[in-house]
Amino acid sequence: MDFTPLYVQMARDIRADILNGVYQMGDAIPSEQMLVRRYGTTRGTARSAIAMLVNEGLVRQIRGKGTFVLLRSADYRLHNFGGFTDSLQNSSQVAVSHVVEQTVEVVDGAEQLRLTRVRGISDGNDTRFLSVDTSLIPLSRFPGIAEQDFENASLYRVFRDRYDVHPHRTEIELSTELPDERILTLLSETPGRALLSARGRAFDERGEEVEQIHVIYAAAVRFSLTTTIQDVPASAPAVPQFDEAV
Amino acid sequence: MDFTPLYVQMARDIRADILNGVYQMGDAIPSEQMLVRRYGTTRGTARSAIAMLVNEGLVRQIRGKGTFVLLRSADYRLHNFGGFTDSLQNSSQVAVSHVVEQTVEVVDGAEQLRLTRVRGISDGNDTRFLSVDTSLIPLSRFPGIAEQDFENASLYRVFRDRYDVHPHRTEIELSTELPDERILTLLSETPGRALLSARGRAFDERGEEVEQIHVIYAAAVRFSLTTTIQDVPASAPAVPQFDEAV
DNA sequence: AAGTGGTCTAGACCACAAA
DNA sequence: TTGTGGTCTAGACCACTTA
Repeated sequence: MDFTPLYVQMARDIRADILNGVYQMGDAIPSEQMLVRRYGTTRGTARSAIAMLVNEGLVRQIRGKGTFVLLRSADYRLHNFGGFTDSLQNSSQVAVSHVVEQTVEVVDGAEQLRLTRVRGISDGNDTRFLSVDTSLIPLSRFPGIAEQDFENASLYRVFRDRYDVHPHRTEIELSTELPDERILTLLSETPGRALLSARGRAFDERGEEVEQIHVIYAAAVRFSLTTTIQDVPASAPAVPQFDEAV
Repeated sequence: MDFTPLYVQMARDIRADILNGVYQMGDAIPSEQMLVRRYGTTRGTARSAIAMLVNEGLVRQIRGKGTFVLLRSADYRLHNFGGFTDSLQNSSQVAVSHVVEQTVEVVDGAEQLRLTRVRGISDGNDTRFLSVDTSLIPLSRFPGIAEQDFENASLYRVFRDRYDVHPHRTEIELSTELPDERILTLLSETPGRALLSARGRAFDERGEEVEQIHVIYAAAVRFSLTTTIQDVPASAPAVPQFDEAV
């Protein structure tokens, strides 16, 4: 049995349709009344589902018109986002990853594996560490993962090969962060300099959380991305991009 | 008359009490039943009020125990590089934009309009400036744009309506930046704190550069994005996302 | 006029925590 | 057992948009 609340299931369904392109940027998702009929529920529940998507920034509701997709996900090309394999300059460089912490602790009332790794690029002689990644992984979802050797296996490879879990979506929040002593040492940074950090969560296809993520990037990391802007017709809801109505 | 929805008023009252220290970090705010009695309303309305505070990260609800103050300073969430218009929390808030610099200078051997604006959110009484945007726009491409009034027209709207130029793609690089004196003043930030900044360029459909962009965000701005992960077959090259082959 | 979302009421039953 | 928050029902009236 699935004891997931109905409104969560509804939000999950709609979210999947958005991420899979069924409803695209600027499209209207089904109206509240449509959802009420489709799921045989009441309007309050349908609104709860939509409220989740609004808070995720995936849709926007406009009175009298409908609920419209805001996602620009397919338009993103993220470079250097977590993986340094892409940024290797020549064949003598390899991506490296070392485990610095692998412990089990109770977070939010559930046992979690805390896995901290330092990652970077090596060219044989020199190793330049570029990020410190901390993951929280629920043991209930991944039994036995606490004993896994992550020096020689990537986390997502273990997810896929050993648990048949396929991370599909991440929600990430970017901010600046003053590194603590440990991070400072690991990344060989100078004190007092704020670094770019990303915090977020990863979800599988069913929308279940599989990992909490925290990455701190060395100052040397160039964090670049490309976006494309849809030209919206005048009648459609405005979708500003570094710009907006005054 | 105050036509503000009751749940917004309730949230405003509780928020004020939190920010004024009536309820401090870890304290319980009044229970839903208490609020129902105090405001003479129903539980759904009380829950709507609390939901606002939950989404702002100000409180956390725990079943069986109560609703507790988390006290993070109120923040402003930007989703997928949208503008502040998207992040407005209620109908009393409006996005504001003021020109602080509009000069012509020669950059890279060509005359460019340097347009600096400070932007943010206003709720009538209070205005919170959240970013300083500097654009460099080539006069050769946009003759006469130096005299344009940008207090009352968005840059991209002018591009579209007056020049039929449709920005289509941006290349952005994120980093941290120590704000200078002017930025510090405009954003009311405290010295010594690094801010998130984005630098990049915008291109039209033909791939011609139409704008250089530099945005510095206030510390209160939280930058959220959603990404999807392509699940690659074992033989294909890895497309890492917060993870990679070791 | 019909359809959309925004607000609100007045209940119900449930799971969980603390006394 | 009492109080807390979590979910859900079944309506109501409203403001706004579009036809």
